[in-house]
Amino acid sequence: MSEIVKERSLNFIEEIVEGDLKSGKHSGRLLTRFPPEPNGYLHIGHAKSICLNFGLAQKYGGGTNLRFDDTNPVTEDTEYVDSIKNDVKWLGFEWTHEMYASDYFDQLFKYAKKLITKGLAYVDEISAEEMARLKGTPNAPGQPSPFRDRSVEENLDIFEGMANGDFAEGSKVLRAKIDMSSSNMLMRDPIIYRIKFANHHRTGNKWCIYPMYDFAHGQSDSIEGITHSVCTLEFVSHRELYDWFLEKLEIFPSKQYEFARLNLTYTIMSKRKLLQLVNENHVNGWDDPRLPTISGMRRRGYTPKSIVDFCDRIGIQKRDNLIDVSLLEFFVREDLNKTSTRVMAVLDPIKVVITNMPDGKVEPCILENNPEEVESGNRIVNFTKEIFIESSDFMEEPPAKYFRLSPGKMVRLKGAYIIQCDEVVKNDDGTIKELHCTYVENSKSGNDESGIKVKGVIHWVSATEALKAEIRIYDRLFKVEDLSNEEGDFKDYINENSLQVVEAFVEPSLKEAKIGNRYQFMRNGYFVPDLDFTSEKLVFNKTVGLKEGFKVG
RNA sequence: UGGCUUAUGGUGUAAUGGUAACACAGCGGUUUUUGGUGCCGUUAUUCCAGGUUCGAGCCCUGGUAAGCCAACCA
Repeated sequence: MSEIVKERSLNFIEEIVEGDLKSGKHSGRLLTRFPPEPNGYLHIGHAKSICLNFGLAQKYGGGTNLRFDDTNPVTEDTEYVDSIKNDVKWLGFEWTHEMYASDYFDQLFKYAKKLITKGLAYVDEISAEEMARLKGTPNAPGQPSPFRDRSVEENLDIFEGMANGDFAEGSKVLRAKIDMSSSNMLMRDPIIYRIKFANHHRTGNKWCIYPMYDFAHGQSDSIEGITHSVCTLEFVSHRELYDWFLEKLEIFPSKQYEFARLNLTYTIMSKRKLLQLVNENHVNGWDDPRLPTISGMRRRGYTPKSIVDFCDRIGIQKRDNLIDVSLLEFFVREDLNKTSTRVMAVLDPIKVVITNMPDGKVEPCILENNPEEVESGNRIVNFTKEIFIESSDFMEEPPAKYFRLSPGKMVRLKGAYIIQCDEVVKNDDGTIKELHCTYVENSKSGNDESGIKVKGVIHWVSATEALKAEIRIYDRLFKVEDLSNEEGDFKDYINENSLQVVEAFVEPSLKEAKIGNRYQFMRNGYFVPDLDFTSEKLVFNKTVGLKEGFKVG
């Protein structure tokens, strides 16, 4: 009896690819590309695109180029190039070729002249305002510029002059000559080259004219022989132009397909807005763990696997979507539950004194490193007369079904003994100073002869052996689920309590923690050493909490 | 007063003319020396109106709603 494995259904792009492969288009060749502009850091939305493009190539035996869409020198920088390469690699993907749109500036310049020669492009020199006015609106057709019918020779001559730096920035542009009354605004003689006296991160000062996106992207695809050029939905109306250029230029006909970008609840995915948060110090840099950037998520403790699994699950579609961040959290918990080392840490301590334990006595206890993975072994944690427990694990007047510690009641200390609370010692102001408890000597974990059954098990650390650590706890960056529904400035909705820093006590083994290690602080959540971690100053980030079954209050 | 794109539980994704399913979230139970994990169960879905068909979430027509398009950004 063979097991029936239900084949996962194809998304619409996979269907197109399979169709093309089946029909022998491009002789069965498949080449995709991931084309970031190096003007910001990658975010989880880019991860969706990366997984799609690289995933297609992996699945169907093709390749994927990493191509930097660097046609606007004023916003682009090598810092971004480096971060992007690092993030793609960290996610686990390898590109076929590393390319830059700027590698094609010479070719693109020739293409522009070819268009001019064919009478399909002209130099315009009306003002930007005038050009906008003549463009019309989606409801009204545009009007031709007075410069629309210059001769080929004159256009060629002035365009060369533009490239030579003969004209001021903004004084002239090269436009494609298409149709000023098209219902597609992009076909109303789009600008294809503009003058910018700016230093480019790769070509330096070689050029003072730069192609626009529409005159670079499709041609770059074509030059590289990209078979399937996948982009997001806002480019749907660009497709007509994309096809027009490749057809008029008579070059390899790459095809563009569009899918919906990812939106996540309680955050933003716009590079422009992310840049604003970084520049205006609402967060601490592009890798702030509260940000949905790949570098932020990495610092926060997300694993590549959790991100890839998430992207796989959300699918590829053409409708706008807003995905609940809890789905992302599910995948990171799923991964971390299987792989993270269990340790004990007390984030909000109360002291407990074990009154029937001799001063200075140290009782080694054996704790499992990871119950989900037996081979991970055990470690020793010392139990001492004075310990800390979580303040939420004690209540003087407990509600019903409270399984933790309260006056006269017993709990199990994880991996150690059962204790009973005998006395609550208070400060002058009425707050709790410490708890006096007795431990049941024959109740040690693994060797329990007490016969006592307790419902609650709590974590603890030795007050004499525990280490201090700084713990950074993150909450959602924005107060509202769907920013697109809100009026006004998105920054009005920032959650000002999204970062909480607490001083905690952690078990001594954490002194040896290394960046990249992942821990479960038992009954608390998943934590990782922050980039600021040193063995002198322990700093941990909370990745995500455990699911909570019982909530007090 | 245009063009393009899209509409399936709370969220996301399937079902490719033949019993509307899966995951997350929620709720309940069970196991458990993590109120975690695991396991079991459960609530809830085809935008509207017509039409074609033995049969429509799927095809057709007409509505409605949402998103995108008037940057020398990508």
